[in-house]
This record gives sequence, structure tokens and C-alpha cells, in this order.
Amino acid sequence: MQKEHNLSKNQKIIFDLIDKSGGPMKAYSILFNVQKKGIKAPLQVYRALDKLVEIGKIHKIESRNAFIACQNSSCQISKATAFSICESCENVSEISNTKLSKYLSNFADSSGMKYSKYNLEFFGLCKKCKSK
Amino acid sequence: MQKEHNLSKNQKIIFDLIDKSGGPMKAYSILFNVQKKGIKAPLQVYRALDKLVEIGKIHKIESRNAFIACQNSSCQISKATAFSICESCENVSEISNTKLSKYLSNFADSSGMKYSKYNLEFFGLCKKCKSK
DNA sequence: CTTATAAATGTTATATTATTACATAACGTT
DNA sequence: AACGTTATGTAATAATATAACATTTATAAG
Repeated sequence: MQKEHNLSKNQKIIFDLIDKSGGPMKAYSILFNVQKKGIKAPLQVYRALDKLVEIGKIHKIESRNAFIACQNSSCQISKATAFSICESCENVSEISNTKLSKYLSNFADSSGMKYSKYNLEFFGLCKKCKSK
Repeated sequence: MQKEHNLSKNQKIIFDLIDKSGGPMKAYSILFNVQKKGIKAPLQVYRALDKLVEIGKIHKIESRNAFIACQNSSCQISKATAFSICESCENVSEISNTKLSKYLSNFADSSGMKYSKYNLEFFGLCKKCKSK
């Protein structure tokens, strides 16, 4: 069961915005959108984003410097993430595929390194963009 | 067989630096290191990096905004990359595991999206850091 | 060899992304 | 209430990356 986190005021404002947007949002675009709510400085945004990432409510799309709400209700925490990214329309969606996540979570190679976390980003053309 | 690319002057200077360093390097650290060779502006560095990434001589570690020489001699091009990153010492190495790359290259889900590229980053503690 | 084209370079300025440092306030426990 | 922890506010600045424009060099075609 996912631990309930009581989001603080800024965290809630920012999570709600990202969640409602339905897609990835960039930090300064978030800032612009929440200025009317009194959040005026980049640091206020980044602090909320850091916390939201930490507790798994959002994920960072590293290749895009953008943040997206977790679309996977069973996502314990952001330790195992996979996304598909359309290189044409920049649509992003979270992949939740049990076989894939099991495969990667159990992955071990000869390096002697213990993996506690991974992030995978697939790129390509989405259905819409392919048919154009 | 990998296509031979004749690197230009700046590309060669920058590739050699990254390659010799043996690890990931950041753009502005590269800039600092090549200023004595006449490369004076960030854009000169980024242009060479872009090209080197494009032809697969280096890869970008997205979560670190850093660039590393391709350690995989058979790497056709940067369409399928996997790295292991130590969260303590920040050591990075490229994973070349045939089973893993086959698994991911053939991955398809129900989204109807065709994946032409992926990047995977594993995080954890390397052998050295684990034993500290 | 020359002309055309593409690729690379040089340079200045600026945009975008993210953090440091410091002060204050709110929350949760005992 | 006193304490420690978490969150907030604010200003300044650091780190990462691109736009715009002028020029030069490499490559290929005639």
C-alpha cells in the first residue's frame, strides 16, 4: 500500500497543475502557471518538484528536463520507471508492463554492482505521428 | 561494420579529451579543458558534442548532463544505450549485454508505438562504494 | 579546376535550467 | 511550551544550452 503523504500547500498546487495537464511540464512553465497562486521563485518550484519526485507522485523525464504525474497507481516510489516518448509530438506516457519491470528490476551483470533504481526512456513515433 | 567518420578538428579535440578521461565529462568542463587548443565558446563544444553523439562516438548520460566515450566497439550508433551509474562516486559504465539489448530492442507494448531508440540508466552503488 | 553545396567554424549575445545562501514560518512530537 | 523537522520566502547567481549571423573549409559534380 502506498504511504499517504500530506502534501504541503506549494506541493499540492504544483502537483495538481502537472496532474491536470496530463503530460510533461517544464519547471519554468510550471512557475509561470502558478505565479497567480503566489509562487514567485524558481526555487519554490524546484523544492516542490524534488519532494514530489522523492515520494513518487511525479517523475522526471530526464531527456526532456520535464516532469510528469505518475500514471501508475501502484507505483510505490520512483525506483523503476519507463517511458515512451514520441520524438515528433513529444507526447510522453509511462509504460507499466509487469514483465519489463520484473526483467529490469532483477537485472544483474558481472560488474558486481547492485542496482536499486533504473530509468528507461524509449523513443519513436506515436501512432498519430507515424500516419502523417 | 561501423562507418568511418573523419572527425573535424574540433570534433577530434573534444572526442580525444573525453575518451582519454575514461569517464563522463560535462560540457563546461570540456570547454575549460580545450581552451588552450583554441576552442573558446560553449557553442563550439556543443556542436562537436551533438555530432559525436549523432555518429555514436559518445553518449549523453541524461541524468547527469554529461558525455562519455562509447565503450562498446560494436556500437553501431547511439540507438540502444544502457549505463550503470554509481550514486556515490558517480562512476559510469556502459552496459553491453546482448540479452538486455535484444530484449529492449524488441520490446513492444500495446500503445501502437514503434520504438526506434532507447536509453536506460541503472543506479546503485558500485563494488567499491558498497564496501565502505 | 571551378563552381556549387554542405559541413564546420568563429563570435556575440541570450535563453533555459537549476542551486546557494540566508532568514522566517508552520508542523508534529513530547 | 520547547524542540526538531519540514516547508516557505527572497535575492542572487551558477550551470546548461541555444539563437542568430558571418565566414571558412571540405566534398562532390560538372
